[in-house]
Amino acid sequence: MTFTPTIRDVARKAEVGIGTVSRVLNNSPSVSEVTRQRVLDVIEELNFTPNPIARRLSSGTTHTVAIILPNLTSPSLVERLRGVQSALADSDYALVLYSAETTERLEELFNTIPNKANADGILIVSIPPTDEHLEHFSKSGVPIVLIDVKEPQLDHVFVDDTIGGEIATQHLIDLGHTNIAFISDPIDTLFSFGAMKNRLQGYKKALRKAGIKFNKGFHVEGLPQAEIVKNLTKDLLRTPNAPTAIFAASDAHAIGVIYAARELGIHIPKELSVIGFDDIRDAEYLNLTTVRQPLFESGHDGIDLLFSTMKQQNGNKPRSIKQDLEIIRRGTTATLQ
Amino acid sequence: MTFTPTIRDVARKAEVGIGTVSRVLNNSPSVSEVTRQRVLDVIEELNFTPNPIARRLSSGTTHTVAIILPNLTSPSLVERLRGVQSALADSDYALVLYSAETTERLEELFNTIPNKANADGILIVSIPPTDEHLEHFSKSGVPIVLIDVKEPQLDHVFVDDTIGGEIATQHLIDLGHTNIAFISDPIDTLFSFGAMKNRLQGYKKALRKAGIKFNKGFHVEGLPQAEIVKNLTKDLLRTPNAPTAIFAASDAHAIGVIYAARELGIHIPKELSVIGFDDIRDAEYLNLTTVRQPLFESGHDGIDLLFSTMKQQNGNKPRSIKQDLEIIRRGTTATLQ
DNA sequence: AGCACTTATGGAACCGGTTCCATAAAAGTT
DNA sequence: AACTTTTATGGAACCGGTTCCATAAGTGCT
Repeated sequence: MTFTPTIRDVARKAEVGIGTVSRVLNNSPSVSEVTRQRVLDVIEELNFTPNPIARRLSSGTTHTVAIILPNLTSPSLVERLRGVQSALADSDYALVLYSAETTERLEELFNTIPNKANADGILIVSIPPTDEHLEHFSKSGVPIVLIDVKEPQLDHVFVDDTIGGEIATQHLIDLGHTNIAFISDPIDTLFSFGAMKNRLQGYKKALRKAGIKFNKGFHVEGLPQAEIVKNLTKDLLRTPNAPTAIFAASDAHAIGVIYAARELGIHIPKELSVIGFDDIRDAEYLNLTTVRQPLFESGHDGIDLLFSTMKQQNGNKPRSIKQDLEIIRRGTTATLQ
Repeated sequence: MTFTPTIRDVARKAEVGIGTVSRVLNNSPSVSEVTRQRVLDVIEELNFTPNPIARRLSSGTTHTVAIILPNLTSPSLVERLRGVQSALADSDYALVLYSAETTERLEELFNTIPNKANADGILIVSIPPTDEHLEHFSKSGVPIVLIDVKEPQLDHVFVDDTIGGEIATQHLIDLGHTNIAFISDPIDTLFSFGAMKNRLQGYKKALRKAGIKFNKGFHVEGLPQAEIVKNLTKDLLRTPNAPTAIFAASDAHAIGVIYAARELGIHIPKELSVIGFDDIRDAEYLNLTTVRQPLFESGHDGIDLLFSTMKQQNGNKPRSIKQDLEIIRRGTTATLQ
């Protein structure tokens, strides 16, 4: 239907060899100015664009980065994806997106994507690989960077979630609170990632340091959907001796908490302090106090790490980038009345 | 470093021809059961996986769908992307993601991506192509589907934004409002897409029908970022004879409006009614009345349209899917006191 | 038995680039 | 002038699949 010229057509018309055309395409210095111009003219005339697939096959490089993330629902994941996308826009690498909504799909992706023929590099976000996966990854020979996972065997970008949990809780303690609840993702399910567990550890650690006894009933687990969290929080706030402060393990959880309080007519921050985690976009206009982690930047850093590994041929020892956490004080936390 | 077997290695080891191996790989019926099993055994033994790039080159198909969207910031775009991603997860097509944050980048993408060698099909979301683009698209011979753009020359999925604007405004009129403002993206910039313009038309139409004069000062333009819209809205609400109802052209705009009202101590919906557009995730927990458009579904429908076009070799006439709009009454609109 | 028709199979040619080796022409050296 | 070195260039071989044509073996029919 449409005629697509090849490098051979260009060569014929410009009366040069195919090697010369290829050299012009790749800016090889060993082409005379006259020839180069002639070839360029023909390329222009035929409206020729090199077939990327043929290029990939012969050069053995895909010019592609794959990213695997658990879903596109969580704002924090989307924010990381934005960072990756933005870092990649300057390069001429394409981004192939895979979302692993189920365990089976994840298994499938982990088994098929890491393959030199598929991508030159892979980013895996917020999914801790098993030892089996790690072995397979290493066999594949494809550079892989983990984001939001601390795994010493691979390059990774991470934050210290234990400290994050600790400073969040400490912030509430500093405000005079002692009845502090913690709402997080279900911990200890297959899909749950270490971050939640570590934030819980930090929470417990801060309590311990302050001499506050950990109250099992004050740890509530549920997926970060407003409706779910809202109901869990309502139950929690209706108990006698309800908490005066809540540490939400993500801003998404915090949103549910805020709406629960609103529906119960409980004033934030006068009657209830709430601190979140992430500092997603919504946090700002919700005026939510939170522990900020650099989401967008994590995408950038991941690409940096990946590219630097892709450039050096042989695998050096894994590197890691630790990102800083910071409390952003806004309007949802206040001293205990 | 890592030995990657090819189809020829498999052929040698199984003592068959390469053609036979290829036939086994592609489930061709004309391979005897004995041979098939022998080949499969060797494939297993060598841990052979066919190189997708080689396959693409020789078969002339990329097994890839590209999606081009204006950004990953807008929740409605992300929701559409989710729909696409989900529809694609069942197929064995990979999704390549391009975000066109600037006009130059968009131009670059529109010129390079539509190429048979790049993708078997392309989805373009919320970006109206120019006539030049359309011509180039058609020359490329790649099936293209537009989402959220009404363009008769191409397959597309769309909603009637004029009607959307009309029913939103009518809803406010029905509640007794006559001082109704409209907040939207800047209209008539290069990047703005027709949707906003049409919602404005619908807004005007509803006013006209109700015999309300269009007040230029009541049409406010700004990008849908909470901070920007908040300030614009504050200015608007401080004017004498301020509106008693606001039609926000997107839920993202509506969020800014809600926060402006909150800061000014204006009660929603008692003193101010607000209706949004889109029904993004946040709308539910903000209890925002809005015009729902099927965002996630638009991604699904786009893929359906694309696949059906990809299957039939020759371009029939462009088809379109019109999605329905629906008012979701929640808590931010009420009768005029 | 002889002939036509299936059924399996091998492998060359091909997809459209890149790379590398061979070679011709130009420039530099003594 | 003879020889070495450098610079440009052509094109075969290659990347790893798919496709198609040729051919061998098997089956059925008269």
